[in-house]
Amino acid sequence: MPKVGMGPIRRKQLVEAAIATIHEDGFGNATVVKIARRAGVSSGIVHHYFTSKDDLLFETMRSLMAELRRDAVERLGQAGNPRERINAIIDASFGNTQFSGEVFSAWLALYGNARQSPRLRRILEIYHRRLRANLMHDLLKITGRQRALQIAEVLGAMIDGLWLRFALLGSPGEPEIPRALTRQCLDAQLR
Amino acid sequence: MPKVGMGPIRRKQLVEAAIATIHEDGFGNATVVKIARRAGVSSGIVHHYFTSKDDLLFETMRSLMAELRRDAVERLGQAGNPRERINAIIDASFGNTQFSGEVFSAWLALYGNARQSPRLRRILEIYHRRLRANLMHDLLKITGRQRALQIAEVLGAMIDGLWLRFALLGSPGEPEIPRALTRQCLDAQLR
DNA sequence: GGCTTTTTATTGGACGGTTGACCAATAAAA
DNA sequence: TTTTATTGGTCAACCGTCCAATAAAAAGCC
Repeated sequence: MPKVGMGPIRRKQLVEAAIATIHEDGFGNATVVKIARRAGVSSGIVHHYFTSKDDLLFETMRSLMAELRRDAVERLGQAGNPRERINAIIDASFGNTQFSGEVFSAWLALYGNARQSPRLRRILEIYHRRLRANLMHDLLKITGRQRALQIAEVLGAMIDGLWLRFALLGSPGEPEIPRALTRQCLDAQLR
Repeated sequence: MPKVGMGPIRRKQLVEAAIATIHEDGFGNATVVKIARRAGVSSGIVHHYFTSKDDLLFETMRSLMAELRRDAVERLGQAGNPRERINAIIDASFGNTQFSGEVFSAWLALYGNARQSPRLRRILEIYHRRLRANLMHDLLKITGRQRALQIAEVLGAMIDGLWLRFALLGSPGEPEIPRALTRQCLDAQLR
């Protein structure tokens, strides 16, 4: 069965299994054995492709942000004017890839551990910096610098806050609701 | 040394020690021994005043919401008109008792574990219900029902989102910044 | 008010169970 | 034959829980 070049495949399997296990058992109860079993491999494989359990969990969290970024880049590529681009960012933040129970649980686990881990905190810093930079890039074409900075702050908080509420209270399906609320908030700010 | 009626004192000590330990070592690394040592008592005392470690952690989380509520009730008591009352809710959400690293870490730990624990999720449901009810009570005196519902949703998300960003990225001191942003957002909505 | 008895608070260690890390053995592909 | 992938079990460390022992205060008693 062993073939050459299994690294990327196994790593992806394990990251996905980690997300699923965190969702089901919680971050604290996600053991190496459980993750490996869910991925359909032996427990020893984890330390063959990751230096430690912490390393696997770190890569798992990093993959969350990578997926969000992929979605945002794709939507931005199809957008035209600044207003469309801002809507693209909003839509991606509540994108279908981000709106599932497993992703909710994993992001929340990241939030819950970021303060005690510089590596995890770094992931969130990069996420926030990117979101702000993306919003500013287009807001500056619509309004002045001072106003743009303020609106970027408000929009960023709206996105994070709505996302947090959906993630915590677990409305499962409808990403269009927070999207509409965020757009409405943007309209109110630009008036 | 043992005196009668130590229950409430020890419980409070242990809850505070739990918050401090979660802040320093993370939720996953907060062991019974560490918490007890920080509280200055033996490890056995934990199971004398709490039925289990989970029970202590649950009470710890509950105390977070209790303190927030105390602050809000006090500020609301001093407020006059509806607009002042809404400002009181905003101020309490970013109140001084809530704006410390230890409280940040503990709330984030609550977020990170609520999805896998019905009891913890309950705490957050109550928090959200109260916040919405408080906001609606005063918004209905300012605007119509449909509009009030929408603004309550927006304000709630703004509060949670701004709080989350401060908690995660760790600006320590200045609660006046998110307060002003939330008020500005309310102004924009009411225009 | 002294003295004993009961109750309450507290300690620190023992125990069973679990975990992450590690490794020798195996097997398939190169 | 060498390299790479994989297994499954071992092991030391740690954790939550439980418990017997201790000590101090409160209550009962004459």
